[in-house]
Amino acid sequence: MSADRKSPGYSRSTEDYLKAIYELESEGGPAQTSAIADALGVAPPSVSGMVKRLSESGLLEHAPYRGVQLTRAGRRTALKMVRRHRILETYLTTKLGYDWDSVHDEAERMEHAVSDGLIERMAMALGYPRHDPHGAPIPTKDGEIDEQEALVPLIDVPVGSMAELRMVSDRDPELLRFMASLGLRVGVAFEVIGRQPFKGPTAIRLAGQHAKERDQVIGHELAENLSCVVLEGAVG
Amino acid sequence: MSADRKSPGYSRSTEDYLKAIYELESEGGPAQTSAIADALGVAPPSVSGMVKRLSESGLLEHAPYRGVQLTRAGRRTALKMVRRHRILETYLTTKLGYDWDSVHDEAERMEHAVSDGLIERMAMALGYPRHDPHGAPIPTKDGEIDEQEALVPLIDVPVGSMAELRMVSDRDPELLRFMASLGLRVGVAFEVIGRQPFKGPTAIRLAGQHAKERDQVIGHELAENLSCVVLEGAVG
DNA sequence: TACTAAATTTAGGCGCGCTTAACTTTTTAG
DNA sequence: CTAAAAAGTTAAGCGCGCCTAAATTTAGTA
Ligand SMILES: [Mn+2]
Ligand SMILES: [Mn+2]
Ligand SMILES: [Mn+2]
Ligand SMILES: [Mn+2]
Repeated sequence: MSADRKSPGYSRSTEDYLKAIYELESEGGPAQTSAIADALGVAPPSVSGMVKRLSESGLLEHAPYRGVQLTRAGRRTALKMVRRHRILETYLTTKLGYDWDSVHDEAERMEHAVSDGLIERMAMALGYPRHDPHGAPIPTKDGEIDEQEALVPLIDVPVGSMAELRMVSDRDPELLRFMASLGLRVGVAFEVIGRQPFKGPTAIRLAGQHAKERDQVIGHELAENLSCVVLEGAVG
Repeated sequence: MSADRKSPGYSRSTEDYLKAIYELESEGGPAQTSAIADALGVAPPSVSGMVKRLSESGLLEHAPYRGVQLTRAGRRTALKMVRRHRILETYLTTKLGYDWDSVHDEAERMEHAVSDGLIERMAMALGYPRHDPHGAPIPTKDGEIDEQEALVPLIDVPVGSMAELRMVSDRDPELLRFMASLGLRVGVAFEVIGRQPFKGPTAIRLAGQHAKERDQVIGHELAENLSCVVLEGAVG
């Protein structure tokens, strides 16, 4: 019963840098300075400075002018923050009536203020959920995270296929509100019934819906953000 | 629907200073530098420096060498923090199974990270409680706080009186755990059946308890911390 | 290969919130 | 009333995390 001190007790900035770097790394290759700056809304020199401190603390390794990679310790902390963030988002929507478009900002602040114990109590109250409200997998307490089965952005799902919406970015509340207004939620199944070229819209038909809301036209930018699993069939 | 930005967005330190000063002021007179330093666990010169910044921001007034007083704006923010702290403590005990001795530290950090909206959702989920788990009154959203009816520390409750425990400091987890082990909770009624002089213990008899746990002997320091209301009777 | 554009790092600086050491003011005791 | 003790402030300095401007490195193109 002693693992509950906020361990070394990193600052909010440190935790956010590690989490952002983790997410950038999981898109392949080392995280670059400007991408980190972009993700955190700071200027590139701020990142250079912070990267120096973090690598001196052994949380990441820096190949100058090339990018940055988390060490084992850095990844451990990053995954802890990802778990916190996603448990918090799930708790707020499930237990306190938040909409899925408004939980991100709240979680972004709270993740740095709560104890391990509170996160575990929330997880228990939720029945140890595997996914957050946007479909993202929740790492376990020990830092294990489900490999995503091959998810495909809606723009790449072939016309004629059946697919299911599995995940969407939680970063744009406007987009999430719009999705909700279309009846698009994680878990919904649909058929891709058409797509126009030149970044045109994708047309889908939702499974098990009333006639009025069954067919939807999804713009290109939105379709890029919808991660789906293809269920069957394909047309070249 | 626009009053939800964390208003001017004060820092954690600022919010803790204002809250501590509010609590010191409510014990009468202006808050003194060393008392503030003591409450926050910082050195006195740190307080001098912070007091300068806070008075330049219009949150308090400083009479050099005399002490500080909250302005209207300072008091408003302080009461907001007190509300947050007490709602959080109540939520954690009621909804997440925390014991009353472990909520303070968690609330002390979370109070700076949550939004107004989350506090109101918690308050609603709790049915707008008037008191926190330690018996302290919870200010309303508009900053109204119940005047405490005259509370008396147990050491001043006359032998022979009936009294009820109404409030206890939330700052010492050890003390709270010990109280729980004696069956002493907010709301419990008892008769004062004896008291020894020279800072000796006070003996009480709890109402409606089984024989074995009915009579308790309370040491002087603990008795100082128990705020009671006297119900009837008095013996010089 | 040579030059340019883009990305990154270095230099210099700022506010916050904290420290210790030294100095000043106020309070208390004799 | 005066001298010592206590309380408070000022001075100097530090790490964090951010900024802009300037220098450097890398990548891309003619
Ligand atoms: Mn999120
Ligand atoms: Mn965050
Ligand atoms: Mn408390
Ligand atoms: Mn606090």
